Amino acid sequence: MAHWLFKSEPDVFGWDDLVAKGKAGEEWDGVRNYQARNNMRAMALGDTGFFYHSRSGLEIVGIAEVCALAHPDSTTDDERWECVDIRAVRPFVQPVSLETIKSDPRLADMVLVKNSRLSVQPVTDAEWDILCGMGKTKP
DNA sequence: GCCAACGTTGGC
DNA sequence: GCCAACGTTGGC
Repeated sequence: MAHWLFKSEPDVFGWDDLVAKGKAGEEWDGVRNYQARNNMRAMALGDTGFFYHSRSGLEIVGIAEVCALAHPDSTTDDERWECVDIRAVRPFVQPVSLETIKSDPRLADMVLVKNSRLSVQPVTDAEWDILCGMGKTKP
């Protein structure tokens, strides 16, 4: 299973909103970036990803999982854009801030650090394990 | 709220 | 196919 990271502004759609959606999850629509779309196309059912609060918060707050494969984005007629559905799995006991991530040399190559503008990004197995440890949450 | 960094668009 | 102009994102 591959690992990912989903970014969202908590003022628009935060972790609590995803939790409120329950098992059905939420269509991760509105992505209008090819790299992010390609990442979603590559996702498998059951793949897990961190849920990160951008703009305000700036921390990983929980783990989500892919519950629907890439399909046309219902918010547009433009057939270029696709998205997956994700649902909340469990929160981080201890949220991990961007500051903490940046200060750890083992995480220096994370896309989050290198390309802060990509909203859906891959996470390596090593990064996944380190961050789950920091979050005091099982992978 | 500002602005740097990045991605996209469109004229040439 | 280059690149200037523009729009958006997200850290600060």
